[in-house]
Amino acid sequence: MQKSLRPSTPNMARPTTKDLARVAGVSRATVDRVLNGREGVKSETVEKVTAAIRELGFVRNLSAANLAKSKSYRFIFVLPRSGDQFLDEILRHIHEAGEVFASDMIWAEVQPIDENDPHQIAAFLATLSPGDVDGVAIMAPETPQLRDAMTRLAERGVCALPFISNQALSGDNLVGIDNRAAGKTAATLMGRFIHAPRGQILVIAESMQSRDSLERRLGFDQVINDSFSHLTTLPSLETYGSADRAERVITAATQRNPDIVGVYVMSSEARIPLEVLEKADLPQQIVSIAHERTPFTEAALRNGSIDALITQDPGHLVRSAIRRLRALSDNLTTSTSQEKIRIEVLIATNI
Amino acid sequence: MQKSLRPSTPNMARPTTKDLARVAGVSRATVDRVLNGREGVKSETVEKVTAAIRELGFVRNLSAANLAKSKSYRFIFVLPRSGDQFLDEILRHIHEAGEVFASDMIWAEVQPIDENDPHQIAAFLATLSPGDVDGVAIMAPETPQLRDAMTRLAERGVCALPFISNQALSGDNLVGIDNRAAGKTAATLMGRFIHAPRGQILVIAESMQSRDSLERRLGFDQVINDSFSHLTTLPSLETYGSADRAERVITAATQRNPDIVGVYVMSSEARIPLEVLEKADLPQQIVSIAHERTPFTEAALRNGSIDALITQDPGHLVRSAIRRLRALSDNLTTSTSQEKIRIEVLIATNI
DNA sequence: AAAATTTTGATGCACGTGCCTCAAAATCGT
DNA sequence: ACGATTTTGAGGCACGTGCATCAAAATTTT
Repeated sequence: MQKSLRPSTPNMARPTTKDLARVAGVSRATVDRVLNGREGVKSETVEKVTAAIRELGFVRNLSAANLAKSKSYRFIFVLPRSGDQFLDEILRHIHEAGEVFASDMIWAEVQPIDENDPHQIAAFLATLSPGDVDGVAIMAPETPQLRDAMTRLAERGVCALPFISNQALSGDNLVGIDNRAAGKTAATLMGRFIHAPRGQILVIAESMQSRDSLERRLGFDQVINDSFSHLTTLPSLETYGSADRAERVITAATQRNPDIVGVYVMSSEARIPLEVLEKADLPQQIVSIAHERTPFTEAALRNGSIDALITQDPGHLVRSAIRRLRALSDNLTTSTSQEKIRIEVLIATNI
Repeated sequence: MQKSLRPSTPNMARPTTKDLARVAGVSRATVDRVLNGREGVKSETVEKVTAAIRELGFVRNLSAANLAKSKSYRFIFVLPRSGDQFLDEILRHIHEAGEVFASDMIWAEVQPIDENDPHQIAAFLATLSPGDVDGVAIMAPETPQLRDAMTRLAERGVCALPFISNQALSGDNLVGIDNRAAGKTAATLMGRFIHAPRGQILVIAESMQSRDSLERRLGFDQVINDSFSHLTTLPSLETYGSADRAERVITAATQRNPDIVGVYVMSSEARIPLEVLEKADLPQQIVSIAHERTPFTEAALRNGSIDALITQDPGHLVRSAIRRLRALSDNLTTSTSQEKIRIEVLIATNI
């Protein structure tokens, strides 16, 4: 096996297009035509050049290329306005990442949108052209309009990347986690953490209209039913982001079901339901699992009112999206499988 | 709060050193002297230039700078020879990452060493000079010799980065996880997964001489003692990488202790101990937790013979180390807190 | 064979920065 | 006021690639 990843001779300088031209026996102009896929080159000649590329192990110097094109990357994160704590973290990391990536000529900015207005999103995407923007990371529910708009964007040469949420795993291009697997993970921990011989599990979501919640619920139920049949899952309670409604539905549910042994909060904003549950005096040894790391959930994990968190790291998400967009921009197909976002399990000891 | 991370005017080109010179009212030569910290510039003038930098929000174009210097990064991973599956994964990812980073003028190579010979390591490090190498990621036990060698490397201008293993978290520069926290996490899962009213936990390591194992054991015991006092931990069994010895000590331990309800395999090579345990007919509902994701542990997780894995992602480790080395090389202090390696918890549903 | 067309070569500028040289200007010490 | 020294300016080449132009050569069509 090859240990070294540089040219075999230690101090051999990296081959340039000039070397390519020499070895292939053509001019630098022709090398340029081949490298950048321009028309009007005999297939024979193309073959000579590609052979030289292989022979020398030529890799285009991206810095020089970008400099020559005075190319800079401009990426837009299209995010929902609604400012929950998880989104705040995402925003913060976009800001921070921006500073780091600036010296690589990468600009990242944020476009807030109303995630429930597909037309508005589509309209915004329609305004983008390759001149302005090199790539877009979109966090919004998958709708036909959005899918169309993204396809047309791609046709116009602007990369579009599903980001975090609510998108089918189209072409495994998504930067985010598999929510079904996340739900399964939550269920496995729930099942194994609960020592009671039987009982019920409360499931709370912001809204079951979101694909995230649906998939998490699906995975959660599957594992509970298959592997922990002594437990039953209650119907999802929806808070719609309202503290009042949350209080109403949750207290109603807790009174209706005296045997609750676990709580699973699926929405990324766990504060409201957990504060309500705090007030309702449930048995102490109830197991509760929530999603996403926010100042609130982190504190809750530390003080023991949450037993586990299923999370995705906001910083990784942001940086990964930016790198992916850059790779897409450069047509680097290599790094497809790279940078997979992991479903993280946080407990009090590894926060 | 600032949403946009590019200059306020949309299509404003990025300021160059020429712009700096104009705004500061000095020549480009002087700007160059300031930017690169050369001698012989009046402090007054320096102030004028830095003011202009702030005013324009100037960020040095790294691509252009590297091109001008025809700088390429050469990084060396100093790794133990002993080829367990985890190390194989690391090697594979170094290889893969190499291809991706090549277009950024980054070369990564591997130097195998005998991890138990501090003099050999120190001797190797002493041969490196800034001309040859820009940075080294070192996976080896922390010894006075090694620490000295690393300090001297840094003095000569070669960045040195503790990698994964066996190093105190010096200046939080380590690329790797906090092994104490990893042990705590294992213990928490172990404690909560075990439903038996009491019992003993088998702890297996390759060698307790390694700092990794010591720290994991420390964290593990702490949590078991503090939070799960109905469980007791047995003394660490050491396999020294030998299947024979593993079989001997493990069977002896299982016969001596009939109440084993859990197994914690601390070493990164879990295959040998787990195969031995497979043969010993222990009660089926025993909970077993191991470290690191390898083809073997992954399969074991899937078929249920392992209940949880505490891991660190090899790909992230490698890429993170490379990026850190690059940042160190460029004196980018910004990204210090970035790229923290997470303690991952893998169960059958989120592999 | 001549004309039309395709394919290739030669050459040069540009990108933004690092680094060099040499002279000009400013400042200092006496 | 003089020379010595420090500080600054002006200018140019280099890095590797993209892109453009125009002419030369090779190939095809008529």
